Amino acid sequence: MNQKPTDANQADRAALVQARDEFVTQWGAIGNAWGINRTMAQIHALLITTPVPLTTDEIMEDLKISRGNAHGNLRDLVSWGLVRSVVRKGERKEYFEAEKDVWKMFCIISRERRRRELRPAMGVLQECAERTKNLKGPEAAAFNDQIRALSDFLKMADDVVSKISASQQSSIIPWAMKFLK
Amino acid sequence: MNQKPTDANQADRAALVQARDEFVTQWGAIGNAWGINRTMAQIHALLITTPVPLTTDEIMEDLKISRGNAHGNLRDLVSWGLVRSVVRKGERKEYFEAEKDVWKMFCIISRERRRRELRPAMGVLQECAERTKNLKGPEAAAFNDQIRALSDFLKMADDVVSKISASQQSSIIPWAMKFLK
DNA sequence: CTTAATTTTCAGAAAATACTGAAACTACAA
DNA sequence: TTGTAGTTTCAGTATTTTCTGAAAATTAAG
Repeated sequence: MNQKPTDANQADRAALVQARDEFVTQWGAIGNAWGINRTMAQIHALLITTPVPLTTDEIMEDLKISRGNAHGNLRDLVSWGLVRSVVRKGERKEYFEAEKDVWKMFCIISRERRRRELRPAMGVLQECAERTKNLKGPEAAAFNDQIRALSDFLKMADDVVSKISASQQSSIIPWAMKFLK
Repeated sequence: MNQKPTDANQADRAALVQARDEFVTQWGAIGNAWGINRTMAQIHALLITTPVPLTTDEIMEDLKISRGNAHGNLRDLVSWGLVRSVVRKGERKEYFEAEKDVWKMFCIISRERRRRELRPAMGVLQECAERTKNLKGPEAAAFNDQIRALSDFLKMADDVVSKISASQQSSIIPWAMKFLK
């Protein structure tokens, strides 16, 4: 007479698979809108919602993508630090698992984006400010001021994000919120 | 005998044009790395470092781009609220000028990105959490927890950015920094 | 209404990006 | 050494995004 619960469990398992699929698809679309490779976002979504590490082949099958595609995007995720490869003893296959802690994810992503995107931008501004700081005339002064304002802003943003990520406890943010009216 | 200063001024003007050009080019590349259309970033860079409003034709000439390209990207910038079109009385041509205040730029960009990128993502998570909240089994529970954690995080981020942008004085940030160690 | 200036649209071209699939490579075990 | 399971690379292809240029639409003025 345990037919009912079993049925329910199977129905639930099917519903879960479907929900995960939906999440993976939607997250891919969102990642895309955020300027992130769709497949990379999908693999990430899959890994953060799967209880066990997966192999390249499992990911290929689940997302219906080629080996090269899966491989490359997994490498990128690893290089971001969002995914680790794990090797089980006695097995030759490589498994992949994602960092699931949301706060840690935030720290990783902000550190990497600072390094890959903010820093280069700051460098460009620095260079432009340098090149124009001794030029005469009001236009040159205005240009220099504008560049400097941008530069200062990015520097501050970099600093803020850096400090937030560095503060180990995610609880700092909710706390700081009180001060922001 | 005012030859010297004039020469110097002309040299400076040339250097300024060159510096602005460099800035526009580099900013285009950076925007591109950030997932922003290169031309759009270039037009924006040009407008925030030019003392007077420019016409579509001037932008086309400066950046060596087609009318359609200039037009479309200007419309996009206007729809973001980063650029305004101004009409001079007696003239039929449309001029464009950018918001130059860095703090206001930040507010505009974060408001728009929240609206265009954060909200949709939050909607997807909401939906996924809803669909799985009543499913039985540890896997379903784990999935639901993970989605919920993501959802809560985005909600908080949305809130933080919203409050920061709302606080009119940019001075709040430097002040708040003190508390972040 | 007609003309001329200006803006908008859009089909097709070009460029950039992402993906596939198969071959080459690597590492381990027999 | 040879065979095998698995990983990596990459040339060619497909897809998506961006851009051009010219025609169509709009607007203001005569």
